[in-house]
Amino acid sequence: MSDALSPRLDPAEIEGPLYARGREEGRFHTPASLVLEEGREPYVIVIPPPNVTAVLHMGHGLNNTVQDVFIRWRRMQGRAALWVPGTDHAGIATQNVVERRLADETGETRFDVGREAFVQKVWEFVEGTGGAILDQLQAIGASCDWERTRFTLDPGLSQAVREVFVRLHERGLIYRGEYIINWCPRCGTALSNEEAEGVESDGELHHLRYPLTSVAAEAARASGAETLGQLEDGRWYLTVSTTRPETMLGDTGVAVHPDDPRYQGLVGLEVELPLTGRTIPIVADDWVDPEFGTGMVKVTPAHDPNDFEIAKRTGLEVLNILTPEASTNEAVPQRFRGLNRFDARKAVVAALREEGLLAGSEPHRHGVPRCYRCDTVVEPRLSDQWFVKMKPLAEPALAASRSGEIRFHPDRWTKVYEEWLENIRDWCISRQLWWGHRIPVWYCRAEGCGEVMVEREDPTKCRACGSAEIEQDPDVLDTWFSSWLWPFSVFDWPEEGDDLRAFYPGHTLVTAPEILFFWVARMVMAGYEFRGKPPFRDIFLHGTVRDAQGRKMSKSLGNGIDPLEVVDRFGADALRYTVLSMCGVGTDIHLDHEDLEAAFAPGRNFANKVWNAGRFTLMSVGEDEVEPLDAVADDLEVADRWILSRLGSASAGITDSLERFRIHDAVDRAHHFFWGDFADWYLELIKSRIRGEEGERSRAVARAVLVHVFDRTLRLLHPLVPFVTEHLWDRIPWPRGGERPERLLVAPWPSSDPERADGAAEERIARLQELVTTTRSLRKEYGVGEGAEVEVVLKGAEASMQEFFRDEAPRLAQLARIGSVEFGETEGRGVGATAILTAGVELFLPLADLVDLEREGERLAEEIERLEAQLEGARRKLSNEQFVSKAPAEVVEKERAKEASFLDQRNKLREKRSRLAGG
RNA sequence: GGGCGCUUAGCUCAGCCGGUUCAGAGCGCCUGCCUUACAAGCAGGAGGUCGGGGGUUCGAAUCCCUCAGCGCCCACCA
Repeated sequence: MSDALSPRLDPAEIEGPLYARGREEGRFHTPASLVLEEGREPYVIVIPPPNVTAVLHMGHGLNNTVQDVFIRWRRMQGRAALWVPGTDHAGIATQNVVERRLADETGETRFDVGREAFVQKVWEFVEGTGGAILDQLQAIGASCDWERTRFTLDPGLSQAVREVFVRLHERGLIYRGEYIINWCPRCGTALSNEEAEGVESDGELHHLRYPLTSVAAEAARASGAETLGQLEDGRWYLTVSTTRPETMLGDTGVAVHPDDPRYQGLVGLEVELPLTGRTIPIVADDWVDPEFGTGMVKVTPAHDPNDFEIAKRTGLEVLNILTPEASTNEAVPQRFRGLNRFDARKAVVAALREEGLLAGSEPHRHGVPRCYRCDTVVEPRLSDQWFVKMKPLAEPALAASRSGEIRFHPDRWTKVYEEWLENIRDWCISRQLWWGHRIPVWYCRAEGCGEVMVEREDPTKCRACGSAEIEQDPDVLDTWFSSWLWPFSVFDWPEEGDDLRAFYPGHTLVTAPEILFFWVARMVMAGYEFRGKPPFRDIFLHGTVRDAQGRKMSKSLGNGIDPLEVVDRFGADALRYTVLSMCGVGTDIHLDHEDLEAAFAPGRNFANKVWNAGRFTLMSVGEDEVEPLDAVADDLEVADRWILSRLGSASAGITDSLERFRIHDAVDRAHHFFWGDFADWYLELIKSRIRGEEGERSRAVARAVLVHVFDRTLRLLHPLVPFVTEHLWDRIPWPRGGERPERLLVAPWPSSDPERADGAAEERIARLQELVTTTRSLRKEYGVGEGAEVEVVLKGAEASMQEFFRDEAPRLAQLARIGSVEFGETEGRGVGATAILTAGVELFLPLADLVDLEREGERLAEEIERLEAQLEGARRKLSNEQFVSKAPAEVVEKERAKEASFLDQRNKLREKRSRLAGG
């Protein structure tokens, strides 16, 4: 120890250099040889790759801190712990950002710039800002293997994407076709079902009247369809309802349920579609719910998925009425053409009203799908797209969770995952974007050929006709089509190299439930499909970081917290500790963005406490040689045996919590052991020994135990607060003869050490603690100054306890300023304060000048009352026949012991009190 | 329409496969301390009929039912 440590931890001073050192020394790098040659057991986490253009926010802070905890812990356990970092090209999101910038800077659109130049611009942008978030992760201590940083558009990963596309196509699981997809008119692309988020909104449900043709009306009346109405001009009509009235311009039919008795006669007849001059047929289809509304539904095959299915079954025409920008096209009557969908809606409603064909409108709350990237209302649209057939992929993924091959933490997500897989729908993977993996499909344009080629390598000519007139599909793939391969594409799959052999399958996935379907489930599917194994065994889903009001943190609300600012002001350890301590099982984390001090002070205080315990340890130990624990084993004192015992259970408890993904539990146990047992008690207990007041040997033993325990404590705390622990650990003197681990980062994780468990020592220290706290409490009660020594008389202490307390006299003096402890009668020692300890020992504090007899009497009375209530409770139980006969014997036994103890304590206090009153 | 989560101290949350003098932690509050590790601290305290109601049980914060409030997810009811 050369440099003196200041009383306050300055994180800024230590964190950067320590991180840099770890990185320079290659501590975060894990080569495959560690597994393949040295036979170390791997432990692998792949990072949920953040959007390449993202900046670090608190959600990342939490997510990556948790991952780092697991990685550091496993690394210390000797595993070949590998954390693969990287970023996602995030197709739509990134393209949007660049498009916006382009608009701001030059007013151009991507079409003005052209595809190639635009993509080039995105690359430039991504290279400029890209990966900034990864640098930011270093500030919170993320010990990723930076040599393995990947990007989902890297050549290697593109290779994987292409291989997967081709393989799935070969298996018949990729197909192209015209279906209704979710279309974002702003982004100009198709979306998957998952990318269209239903947002509850207030809308209107409109009821429209469709007149029957005269032929139909005739037949209808004959069949007695009583829900028909009659217009003023005598025409009969039926009523349909919709929340999107503009789509009626694209209606090609009206459907009823085949078994609906009301409409049996209508099927096959026609109605006049208002505003269009077209007539459309009435068809029967099972999908229609006779209970809903009139039991008749308008059918717009090109703009509604159900209607599309009906049309396929019934042979209705499909009429697209919208442009890609969601404006009405030339398929609609002249006067409605060229309107955006919302204007078209108004116009149609107005026109219908005018013609008396609007039966009414009413407020209607329903889910409106919106683009998850730009929030624009998504339009269901008939479109030619590429899809992945998901059922066959879903089956192994489903079996995996059912068999326990993959496990969710918390477990309740299992059901959510399984239900999604059970109802899985095909995945629309083509996007009409420019930024992403180009679809590896080429079309031959040669006259009369029409060959479609799905290729691993870019072809130069048509495989069928040899023509060079081939064209690649202009679309790119959904971002998630590369993300789902992440757990093996980062290891160079499809190449079967060492990395893949060493590190696949991985172990733990740490992410937020929001992307359970987008990403987690799909990774599992890809894992089975392409590797035959799941990508990880355990899926830890943590909560969302929210503000004090429980709102999600977002840019638009301005309620975010910048982790870098937190690191700056409080330190990375403080940030980590704070979020980890709040990382309850599946609960969200609330942080007040307006009061960072309040939010992060607990973390800062904890790190500072560690710092100061370290200072004390270093100062206590000094420069002299320290003996190894084994060398002092025969001379351990009770406090030593106690703290070693506690250390053992803390190690076991923390390990268990981590294994069970109970992060906050681990933090809690670490906190309790370090702050409560070690700092509050052990350090205080050994102060007199450290000062040499109890002989050289006692000092040597205390120093040895102190160094040992502090070393292990730092190891236990390291995954949580890596910086302060490492800084201190570097300065701990090492016991003579022991081999010092190279770094705390790789120091072996403490075992539970059952041999150190010492019930007797724990019992004794518990007694000592009770004596100390009770004495302190009485002193405080009667205003005995903290400087003043006090005498204590113990009545009824058994011989061994007397001996113990005599031995511990220096400790008692240190902890409660107890000047002397006497044993024996408390009679005749004048006025004082009394308490009964758990073991039935009477504690008497002679305080002649200070104790007010009346007050003492009241205090005792209260105590007696409390004990009587407890006694009463115990007796009530014990006198209950049922309890005694049905409760387990040990529980009854415990209750009896409690009763006896309460009774004993109560009696002693009573006696004391009556004497007090009498004397 | 289904499914899930939450409701415990003034605030944020633990505890919840029933039984440790089970009601806990941090923050806040009150009292006393700048005691040579730490005032970002130490010591002592106040504060909750565990959302309401019902049930199961010898025994319920913990299990079941129900109601209320808050939040989330899924779903093609036009």
